[in-house]
Amino acid sequence: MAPCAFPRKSRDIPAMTHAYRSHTCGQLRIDHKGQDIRLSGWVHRVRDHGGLLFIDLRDHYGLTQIVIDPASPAFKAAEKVRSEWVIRVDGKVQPRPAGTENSELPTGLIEIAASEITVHSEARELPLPVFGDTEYPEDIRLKYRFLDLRRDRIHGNIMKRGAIIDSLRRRMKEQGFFEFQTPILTASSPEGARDYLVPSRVHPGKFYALPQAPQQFKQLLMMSGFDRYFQIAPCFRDEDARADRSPGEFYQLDIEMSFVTQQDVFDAVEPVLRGVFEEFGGGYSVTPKFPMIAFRDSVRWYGTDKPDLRNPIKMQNVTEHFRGSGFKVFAGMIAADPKVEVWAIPAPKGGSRAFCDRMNSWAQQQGQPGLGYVFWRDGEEGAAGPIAKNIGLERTEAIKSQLALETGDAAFFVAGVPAKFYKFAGEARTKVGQDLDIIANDRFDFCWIVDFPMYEWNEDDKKVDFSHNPFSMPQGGLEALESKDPLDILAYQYDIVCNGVELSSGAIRNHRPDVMKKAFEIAGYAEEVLLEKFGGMYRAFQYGAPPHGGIAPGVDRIVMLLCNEPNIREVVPFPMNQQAEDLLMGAPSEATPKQLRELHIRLNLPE
RNA sequence: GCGGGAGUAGCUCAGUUGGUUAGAGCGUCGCCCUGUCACGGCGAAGGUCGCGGGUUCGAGCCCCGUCUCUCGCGCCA
Repeated sequence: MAPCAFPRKSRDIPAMTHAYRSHTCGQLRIDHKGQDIRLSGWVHRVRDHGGLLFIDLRDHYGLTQIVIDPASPAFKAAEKVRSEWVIRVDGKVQPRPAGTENSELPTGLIEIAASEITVHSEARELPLPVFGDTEYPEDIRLKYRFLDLRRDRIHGNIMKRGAIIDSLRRRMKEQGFFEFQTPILTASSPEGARDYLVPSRVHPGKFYALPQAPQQFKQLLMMSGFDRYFQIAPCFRDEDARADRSPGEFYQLDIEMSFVTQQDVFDAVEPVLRGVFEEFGGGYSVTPKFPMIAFRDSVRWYGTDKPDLRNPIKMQNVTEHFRGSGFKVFAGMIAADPKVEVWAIPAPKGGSRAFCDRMNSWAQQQGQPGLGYVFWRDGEEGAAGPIAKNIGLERTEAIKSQLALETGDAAFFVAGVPAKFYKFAGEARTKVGQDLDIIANDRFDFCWIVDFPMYEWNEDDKKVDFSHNPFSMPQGGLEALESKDPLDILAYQYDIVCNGVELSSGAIRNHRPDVMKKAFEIAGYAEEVLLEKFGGMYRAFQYGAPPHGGIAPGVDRIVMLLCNEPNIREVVPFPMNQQAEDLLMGAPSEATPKQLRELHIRLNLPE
């Protein structure tokens, strides 16, 4: 695990006469010996020796050991305290007796000899111990989030989150970006995700929507003549959760720039992300110059548009080696359909029957017919495995040479129409990498995925759809839209990916009303739709729109990566559960009849 | 909406092929303990085995249904 604990600097609280504390629990050192001090905090742990009693007192800043002698007037109170009570301790700083120092604690050379203990507040028996690092069920953690957040790891994560956001802001401002606020109550927009709606009291039957992203506002700011926009922007989408996706709401580092090419956006964003990952990445190496990978290549090489480049495996097309070969299954498929390809997944050091068989049965568990393979082992001429026998030495040698493999290695094969199998091939690539333990886990490997297709074929509706953002500028502009097959048109649309996590999507926007009209027409939308759905922005395009583009990296995912947490709830202070409920606040909740009346809403609940 | 996993004490978990009174650690409560930092020792309380039904002489365990949590798919431009 990457280091997550976030260092907390103690504040100076000078006066012993302060009602609660003269110092924090992370502050006192050997230099303070002999001083009379006052601390307030939570009882982290009590060790009662009968004749001598220790209390670990904890606050945001750290832990200090309190020692109470039976002769002390504080002893009676100390015997009563329990975990997570909040107390105030008056006492004297003293060096710990020789041999009892605790080198794991910054305050471990000293302790406080208590003279008085005052209880600020007691705690009931805990549903969730703060002490220790056991895993607890999500629902209890969320219901008692205030206890959960006292625990060291998540407390550190939340502090680190704040520091990362500070750093992002600072780096953006250094590059001449200016932070704006955009409306939270706005209009519904058919941008893809389901909207959260807010009923209007003043306008019966009408609704605001919470923004899925400030997309149109940031573009409007560019058309309003502001040059470089950013915002740590809350975004709302009513879609189901995943481990790396909060239900309901999340934050983006939303960015937009005027008079820029795609490369200008990359040049602006790359140093911000690299800087933040170097600053908070716990010494992991960060890609010095983010490579650009075309969407099409990413799918061919990695089986996904969000490749984890820490995995060195790159797939290759080996169709020709199987065409007309003795391995009839593949040869037959290739002969029957010109779209069929065979892809190879090289598996360095995977050359054993045990490993290859394990991969094969894994593939079957995934609902695949199996996973063909050949492997090369010591003291054996040519390759081993059933396929090798069928296609013969010459072809296996050609495959070995193309994939640059050696004795002791293996190659797995997936065959079919790539559009149908690439996803599985990507999973197999990941599985091979994981099982062979060749994924570098001490790096942040970034890349840009570029040249996304502008349109895709919607098989259900038998029509052409926008494949990503309808506001993206098609490569080749109006001419491409008018002359090319829509499915061949690429867009100035890009993603940034780190360690297999999609951090962000972005695009150079379409700022030309004529091009936009045509682009929507191809997707089957008349100009009226454009006017109705995107009226404000479409109007703005008519009055002098600068070429512009941007991107919006997901803040929560950046923090997840930097805290090395697999679940987004570990880096969000008050997350909702998978069902989009806030178990602490009890949201969502029913509205009163009065509220509903004011909003002109009558419920029509499911049976 | 669909599929996988889980649900036993306040918390983390064990519980054999279906067989006596369902166990352990932590926590709680009581007693003992002057150098601990996962303190230690002795004792006690604490259970609708998620819920409902079924099979059986007998169910924590088997079957059916259902609820909750979680992971994934769909969904998320």
